[in-house]
Amino acid sequence: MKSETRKDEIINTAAKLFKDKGYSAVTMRDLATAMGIKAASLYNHINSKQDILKEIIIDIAEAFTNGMSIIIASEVSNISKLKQVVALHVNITASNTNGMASLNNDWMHLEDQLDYYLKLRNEYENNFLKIIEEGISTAEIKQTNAEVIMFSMLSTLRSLYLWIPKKEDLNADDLANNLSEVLIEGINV
Amino acid sequence: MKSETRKDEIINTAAKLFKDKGYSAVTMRDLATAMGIKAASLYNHINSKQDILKEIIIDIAEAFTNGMSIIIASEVSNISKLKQVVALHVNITASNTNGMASLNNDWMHLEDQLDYYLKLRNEYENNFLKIIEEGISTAEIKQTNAEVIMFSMLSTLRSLYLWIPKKEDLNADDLANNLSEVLIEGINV
DNA sequence: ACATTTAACTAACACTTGTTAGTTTGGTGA
DNA sequence: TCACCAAACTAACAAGTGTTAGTTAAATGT
Repeated sequence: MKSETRKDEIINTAAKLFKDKGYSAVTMRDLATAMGIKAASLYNHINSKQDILKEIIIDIAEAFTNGMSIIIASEVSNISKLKQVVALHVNITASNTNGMASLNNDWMHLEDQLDYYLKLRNEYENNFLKIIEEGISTAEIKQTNAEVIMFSMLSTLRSLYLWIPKKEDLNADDLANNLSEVLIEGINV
Repeated sequence: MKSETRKDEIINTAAKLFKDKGYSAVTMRDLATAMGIKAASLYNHINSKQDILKEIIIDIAEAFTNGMSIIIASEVSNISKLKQVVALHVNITASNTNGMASLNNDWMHLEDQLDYYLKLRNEYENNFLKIIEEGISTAEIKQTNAEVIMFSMLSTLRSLYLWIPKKEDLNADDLANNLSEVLIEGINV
């Protein structure tokens, strides 16, 4: 149970500010004020503004990649896999709503790590699509455009960061079940 | 068929740039370069950077408000109303993808018009929710959490701006029908 | 008691930001 | 031909940007 380092505090505070105004509109002086220190002092803990963004986004992106590879490998129905994907999004988002805002809205401001991020995202979406396509071919899922289904599900799941903080009495399992019902049982045969 | 004014060209070019990098990350010099002129020349046509954002967003927001009030007033089933809402989003988004990006991602950078925008958005969401709740009470829609349904639908519809440009051979009616099927027939009893 | 570490500070830098003022250019209607 | 006008230009501004250098003060480990 290692306690939060000063660097972590800065990154978490930054994520909160980035959520409200976006990466570009938050200055190092804004961040310093929110921390109660001067801008120059931030550099005792972090290398650059860019580096903060990288740390916020890449950690989460890798969590999605890892979660997806476990789901892909599991020997269950494709509908079950989709439910696991929903739960994966709910859990990651619930544990880091602010960071999810940056991942969704500020990924294009990654510089060195942009290609890596896009690679992870593409692989994730390909795996997601493959689950749906297999579900269609095994008649678990209605014969509809697989891309439309993925687009619809992913849009909802990517917006969770806006919605979860409003439900202060959140039960992650309940939400995941509720969402799965709305998102999946509709496509169920 | 009034032709596009220079001001319109600037606003449309700005919307394109805002879509890629966000309002805050686009400078007046970026915009000028994209127009092939110098930054100071922009001010012969527009009042301020802020004003460009306002013109992009408020126009679209009012189009949604107007569309919704027509739907609300129509004497059809609630399911039909939801289908009309889907079509409304598809049509507005297809006719102004770039502007929709600003509306979704940069509304918080509105200054004078922020309150007005939020008022329109709240009214819109209240009307949306009311359709769903009435659909549930008349047993047109499954007995589920109305907010979860709205959240899911609205998330998908708000993400259309990312998706529509990728389908170059887009037929708006087909997409609206496809989406309605995925989004609505799932909730249908 | 002393060396080390952590985390803050002040001061300054080179550059970028949105915007204004005043001027020039090329075309259009009288 | 001449006045007009839209639309570009150059030059400059004050404020704000991320970041570096060098210093100080308090806590910690030996």
